[in-house]
Amino acid sequence: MKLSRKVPLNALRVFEAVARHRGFSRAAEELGMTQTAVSYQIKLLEDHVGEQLFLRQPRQIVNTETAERMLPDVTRAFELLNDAMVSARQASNETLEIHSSPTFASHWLARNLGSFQLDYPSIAVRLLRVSKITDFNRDPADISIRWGVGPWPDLDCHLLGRFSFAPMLSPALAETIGGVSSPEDLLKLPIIGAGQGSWQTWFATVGVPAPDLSGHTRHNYVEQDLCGNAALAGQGVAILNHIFFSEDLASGRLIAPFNQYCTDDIGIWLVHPKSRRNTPKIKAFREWVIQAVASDMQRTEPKPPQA
Amino acid sequence: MKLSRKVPLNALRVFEAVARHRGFSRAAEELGMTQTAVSYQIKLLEDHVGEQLFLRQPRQIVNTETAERMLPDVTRAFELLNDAMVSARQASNETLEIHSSPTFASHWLARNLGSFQLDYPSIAVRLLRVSKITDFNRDPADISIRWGVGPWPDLDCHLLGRFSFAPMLSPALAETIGGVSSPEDLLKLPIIGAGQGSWQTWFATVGVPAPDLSGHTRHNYVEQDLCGNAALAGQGVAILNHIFFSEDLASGRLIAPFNQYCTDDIGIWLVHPKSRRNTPKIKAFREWVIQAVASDMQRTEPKPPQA
DNA sequence: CTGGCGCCATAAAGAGAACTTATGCATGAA
DNA sequence: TTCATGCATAAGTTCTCTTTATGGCGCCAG
Repeated sequence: MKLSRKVPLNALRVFEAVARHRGFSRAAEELGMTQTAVSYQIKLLEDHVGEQLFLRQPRQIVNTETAERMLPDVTRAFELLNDAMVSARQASNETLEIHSSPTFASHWLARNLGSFQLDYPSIAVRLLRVSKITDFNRDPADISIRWGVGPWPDLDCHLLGRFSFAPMLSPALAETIGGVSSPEDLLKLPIIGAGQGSWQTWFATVGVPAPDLSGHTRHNYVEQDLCGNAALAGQGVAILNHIFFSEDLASGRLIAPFNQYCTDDIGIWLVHPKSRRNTPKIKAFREWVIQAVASDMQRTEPKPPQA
Repeated sequence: MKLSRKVPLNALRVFEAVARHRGFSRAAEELGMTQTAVSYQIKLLEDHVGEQLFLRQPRQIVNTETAERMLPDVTRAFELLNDAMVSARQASNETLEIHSSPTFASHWLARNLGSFQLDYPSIAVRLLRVSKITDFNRDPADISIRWGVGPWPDLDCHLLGRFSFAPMLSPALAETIGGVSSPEDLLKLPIIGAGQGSWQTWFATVGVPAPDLSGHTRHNYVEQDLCGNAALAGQGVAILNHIFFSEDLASGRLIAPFNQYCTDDIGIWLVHPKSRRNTPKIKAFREWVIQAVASDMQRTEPKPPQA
């Protein structure tokens, strides 16, 4: 059954305009439709009500008693609906909820988000560190930032970058074994996040046969920022992205004993539901972050080693 | 405050039901549509708002903040619209505005309307005596009762009856000429409403050659009830419908010296706009009056003379 | 852990409401 | 009278909305 069979909403909207303008043609102009369509809708409503609503007099129409009685409520109702829509639409541009991988949140967004907020002062950002992959059907997120190899189906996916990584550790820890000069030296130290494929990738890149890291189970964090914290605390050597720890390297809190950086097929992606591609706040953030990460990479990313 | 014609009203109604039921399928059932249609409308609304309104979780949906913010206003708005429709529809059954020929109003409705109101106590009748023919485009009438020969185009027309008429006068006036025994005697008296065709019709019926009534311009009323009043006042002889003056005849205030009644092609009609044929109050009155007039005629109408 | 069930999404197709174009008619003004 | 204004009607078109059909996902019971 047609929804408008019960209460003809569109007809009521037309009615409201006609009653205000005292004329079909004028109402039609406001509503952006033809006079004919207005006539049709009014007749429809009159049939529903069972009562004439307007007396058609030359030059203008006159509201009947019934129309006058209905008008205040109808006007008020459409004001409410309008308000609800407007405020919702505004709210939708006001708060941006980002569910980000903890590492990216702590080591990149935390440092760079300020510039986005300066560019878009009207958008309030709510930033959540999430480890579980965001399901837009369950979480009220606008945007998710996640690690992964490739685009996910049914989502708009934008690759922010595949970042260089290399082993890093605290200078103090390096001293305990008299400094680190060869990749094999690392094996004398606790390996943080030993289960990560990047360790194998890195050793392969520097020409060391795949070492057995199965003994290094002590600090097997999944999240890179935890690995980073452990490394900073001198608990071992971790394989970290340069871009996320560039400040720690610059300040000397961490060192990367080998200038041998490499990448793999895991990248950081920005994803959001396809349908919301053009929502202003989403579009604004997407364009900003893609540009900002690219420019950060260009500035700080080390050259990958020659194969 | 102009309401953009892009506000998706039907979607908002669906939204309201979904938010209340916390489920598309349940809302669909209430609205009498399929779950698919609900899904479609919600997506439509979400696109307009630019914001997810419901989180789809297994077994139920959850309103987002945006939805919660919109809900009170939307609910209230639809209450108002509903109220406006209901009260208008009720009002339309509450008051019946009848624009009637003065004669019928005074000499028939005034006597018989009580029985209609007993039958339909919820309908308040507003009865207006109007001489000018009712134009439903200009007057807020529900029903018009008028004299005429035949159906009018574009209107629902119901013939109530073609009534017998004959000359009538007050007994006192008759005495002034020693009683009225032949049709020609009437010409000694002032003729009321001499311009009416019924006089010619009646004289023809009783076999009197069409008399020249052009001298009788004193009481040339158009409305029969005025003619009747003049006749009651003894100002002359009028040609009147039996049905409208049966009580005056019965009480002796008027006499019809000849039992020669006749009719012509002019009748009393009940008319109303075609589109409102089935409006309850109109239907009720129409059926009542047709029946009531018919039964009154059967009871009181004199037999027309043999030609 | 497997199959049934509840609930929502998507695709395709169809119905029918709503809109437009074209035209006519009535009224009041120039 | 003629023109301009404003609404009604008819016919044809557009496109929103709906339904039917199908599939996925998560929960629960056996």
